[in-house]
Amino acid sequence: MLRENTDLQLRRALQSSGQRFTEQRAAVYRYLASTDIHPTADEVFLAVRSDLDGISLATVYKSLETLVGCGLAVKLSYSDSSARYDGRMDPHYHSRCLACGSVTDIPGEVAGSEIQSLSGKATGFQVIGYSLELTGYCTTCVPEGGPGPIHA
Amino acid sequence: MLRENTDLQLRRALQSSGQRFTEQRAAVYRYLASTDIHPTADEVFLAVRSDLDGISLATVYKSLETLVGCGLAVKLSYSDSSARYDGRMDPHYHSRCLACGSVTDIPGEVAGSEIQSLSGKATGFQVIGYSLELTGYCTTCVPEGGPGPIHA
DNA sequence: ATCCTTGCAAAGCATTTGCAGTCAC
DNA sequence: GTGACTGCAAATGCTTTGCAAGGAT
Repeated sequence: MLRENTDLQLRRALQSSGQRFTEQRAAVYRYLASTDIHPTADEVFLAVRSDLDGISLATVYKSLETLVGCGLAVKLSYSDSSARYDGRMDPHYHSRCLACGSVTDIPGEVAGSEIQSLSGKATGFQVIGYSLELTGYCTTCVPEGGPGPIHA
Repeated sequence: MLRENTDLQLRRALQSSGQRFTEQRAAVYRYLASTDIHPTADEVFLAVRSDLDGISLATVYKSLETLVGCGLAVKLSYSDSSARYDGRMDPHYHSRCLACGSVTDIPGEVAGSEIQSLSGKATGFQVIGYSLELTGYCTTCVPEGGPGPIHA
């Protein structure tokens, strides 16, 4: 996406929630919208520092949280290590490598009927959204001599 | 499940991975297998302390990690706060409340065809498992005057 | 001019680790 | 008896926060 477009999109999202457009937030969002590596806060910090060399890690954290609050990004949390952020808002799922922890996109949507059927069983629960994720081994981590040990 | 059964199950699982059966691990597993509140490590610690008043939080963490390693428990991680543990190994999904953070079980399984279709799109990725979770508001947290703000 | 945002450093919190004593095997 | 496990306390690492200076509206 063109830089002007992401900036405009950000400006609108911030305005509608009464927040201000800043270079720091723009740089963070620009990077997040341009990559599909689902970076950690620290990775965003390192990447963004080449544009804005004065930016601090704390500001990156704050900016990421702002983006999540605006609906421009999604925060992904896993057992191991730190949170990852996803700035791609088109419908897709994730596959996560159990060996290296990398997260990869899978385009597509699960049939709504599945979700509805599940929602029906969640008595009294007001469903807002759902998430689906595959776990396994990515192309570079897949064990050579066949599948490794399978943990349920 | 009867206490003798959970203990035996734990003993076998530990033995087959070359680890020892201890009162601490037994108490943690007994509690985890008996509840469906998906407790945090701290909640497990508080609950188990009534049986074994000398147990330390560090030991609870170590025991939980051991159980996960044996396949007797699953660790659930979310953006907010601390990890939760699930000791129920029958097929089910989770619904998580965006307001209070509680995690509730939903029995059932998603049609395998859905997962297979998704797996097919994850080129080169070796799928081991998957997880599906609903997010929304639980019965006690559901907003009075209709749905609250929906965040994608 | 107002008050939101930044950057810095310090604090916070969940989780992990080193180590000596203890216990399961 | 041996090696694994516990409990304690300190350490680690990610994330958040308080505050004064700076910047967007």
